[in-house]
Amino acid sequence: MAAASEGQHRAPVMEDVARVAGVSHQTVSRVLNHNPNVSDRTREKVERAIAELGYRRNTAARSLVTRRSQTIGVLASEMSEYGPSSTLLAVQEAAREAGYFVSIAGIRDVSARTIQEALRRFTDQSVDGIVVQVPHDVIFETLRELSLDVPVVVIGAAGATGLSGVRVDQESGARQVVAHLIGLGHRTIGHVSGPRDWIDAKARIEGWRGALADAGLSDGPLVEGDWSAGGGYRAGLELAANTDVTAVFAANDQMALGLLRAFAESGRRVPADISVAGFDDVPESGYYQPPLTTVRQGFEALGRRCIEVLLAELAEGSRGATVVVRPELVVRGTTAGLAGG
Amino acid sequence: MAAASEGQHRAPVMEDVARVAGVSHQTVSRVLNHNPNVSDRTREKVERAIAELGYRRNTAARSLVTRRSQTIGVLASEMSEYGPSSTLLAVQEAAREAGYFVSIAGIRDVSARTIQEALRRFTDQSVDGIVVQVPHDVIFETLRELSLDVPVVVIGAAGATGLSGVRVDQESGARQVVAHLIGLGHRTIGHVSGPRDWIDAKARIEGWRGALADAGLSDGPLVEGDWSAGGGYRAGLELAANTDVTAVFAANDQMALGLLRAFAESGRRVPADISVAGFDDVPESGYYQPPLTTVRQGFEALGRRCIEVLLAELAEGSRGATVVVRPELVVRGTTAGLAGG
DNA sequence: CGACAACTTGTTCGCGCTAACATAGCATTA
DNA sequence: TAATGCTATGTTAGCGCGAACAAGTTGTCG
Repeated sequence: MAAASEGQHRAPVMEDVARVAGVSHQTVSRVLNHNPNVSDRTREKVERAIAELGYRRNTAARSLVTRRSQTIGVLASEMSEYGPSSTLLAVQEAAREAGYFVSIAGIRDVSARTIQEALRRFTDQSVDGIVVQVPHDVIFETLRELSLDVPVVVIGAAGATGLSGVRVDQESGARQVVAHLIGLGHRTIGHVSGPRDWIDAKARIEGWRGALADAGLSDGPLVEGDWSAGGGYRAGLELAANTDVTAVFAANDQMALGLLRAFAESGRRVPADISVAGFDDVPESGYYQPPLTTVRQGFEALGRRCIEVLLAELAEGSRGATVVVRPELVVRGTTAGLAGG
Repeated sequence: MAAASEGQHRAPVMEDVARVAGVSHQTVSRVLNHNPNVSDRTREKVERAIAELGYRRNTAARSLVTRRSQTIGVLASEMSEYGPSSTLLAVQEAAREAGYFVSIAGIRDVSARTIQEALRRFTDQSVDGIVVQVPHDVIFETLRELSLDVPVVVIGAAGATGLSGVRVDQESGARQVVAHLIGLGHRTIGHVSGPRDWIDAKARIEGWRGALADAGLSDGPLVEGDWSAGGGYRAGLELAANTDVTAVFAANDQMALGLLRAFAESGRRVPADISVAGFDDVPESGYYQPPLTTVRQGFEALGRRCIEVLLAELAEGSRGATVVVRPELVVRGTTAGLAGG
């Protein structure tokens, strides 16, 4: 009854449980590990003793002997951005539900050195598996030359590393937006991309190009942004000067917000004069002025699938699985046919 | 040279290093633990052997005997919001720099049960210290009745728990905004608050009330929002109907965004007819239309101070420290004196 | 009834490391 | 010179657990 071990300072160990239950410590271990060869009577006695003492198994001792830490390492850059942090939330939650601890390493500047450092800490910690969410070019070779001896799942860079991965089909998302714009009658569709060393930035450029090519249209102007609203604003001022451009696809919502402001200041009405579309569907985008047409990525689904893949590798030793989540176009108020026809 | 242990499958252990260096494994341990009683010659030999074998100390064995895990547990709700995730980034970075692993538990729904579950996992993991970032009322009693036996630092709820804490002075931030609005000549200043069970929401309400009282003004209308742009929008429609209100302080930037849209739709010009201020200074807020006047919280500083406090407790056993970070008013385009005087 | 299998439980060992103690070597002092 | 202290190193034990093996118990079948 009540929390035992009140006065004493040593947490109960397996041997203490064994004594109370009148069995050997190994039997306690068997109960804890759900070994089938324990009689119901014994199991109950042990469980009662565990409850009575408030016993909790020592993780360090357990991992020393099993050589597994019940820990998954998560390496992330941009962990305070909306998309990545949403995915992280799901990853971490799914891992915890599966009984794993989650060790996190968020890196601010992405380089081979910082990535390696973080991964080495994970091996020091002898994590059972690793999730990598670093949507930069540099991740490819860095991971390839590292050859970790635990399962690794890469978010956002599936396939190319030879490792397992999950990703949102960015190109498909971009194609959907651009096709939508083309369907509205736009013929010169600009793009404000993310920095070229980002994997997602490149995929969205490809999608934009692909959709235009499919429709027999030539590329509109491409301005490289920096994912920020400020970058979008500057790109917008530049694009506003070019009156041929009647639609702009921004590679994320923040840049789209910047575009909206730039166009407002330049006297180009959205969507009457020019259409704008974003990417990500951040929660605020429905309240931009006008509400933003954008692409919803399944961040939540992505994170959960990521852990599913990792758990499968942990359990079965399967490797190289690739999961692709399809994003969804969300049409709101920033896209329309041209006012004057 | 190069990475040794190529063909063999067992990672080198201390004994292997000892053999190569021609010393006992204990001497290797002493070198690793910077014990001063090791001669320079021996130290060098050992370090060479460590480098040659690529030896890395086994964390599990180490924590089994030291009873410390070199791990800090971080419990967070809202880990995908801008502010909390920025703080988390800093917390995690500072902890890692201090040589700690960071175990994260992000909870989606905040309740005594989920908090306790997460904290129990931390004790299972025998973390050396805990950081709690759960800005809800429920955290107070939950922590009080739990009495963990490791240092705990609470973010955003300093003082009240008897535990150490760091926080941004929310009330001061709110007072600064409201004083700014009063200075511009506003006399009826409304507030769109966060949900009442959030600590920050209450503090900002207090600040708003306090600044009004100091100026001899009575409270303007108070509408409870939900932190979201949609909530701000709905509150804005309600407030727009009341033409006495010439300024509104929103408890965060997302709600301010919603206000902006609601006022635009209601034909109330910002800032000519009505001023709007937010709180947080999210990166996009400078590109809202108009750019948002808001309060910048030192999320980064907060996170780093949090770990400083925790490390101090770990080192010296000091307890109950409270650090308060002062926020800063950022005046942009949504606040002004009234057009008509 | 005896031999054998299947189930249940106990005993021993070692995972890799640090703490505590033991020991050897050397310098210092009365 | 012997006693004393200090430094550098080695030896041993044990942290708490699970794997491997040993042993006891029950049931089954010829």
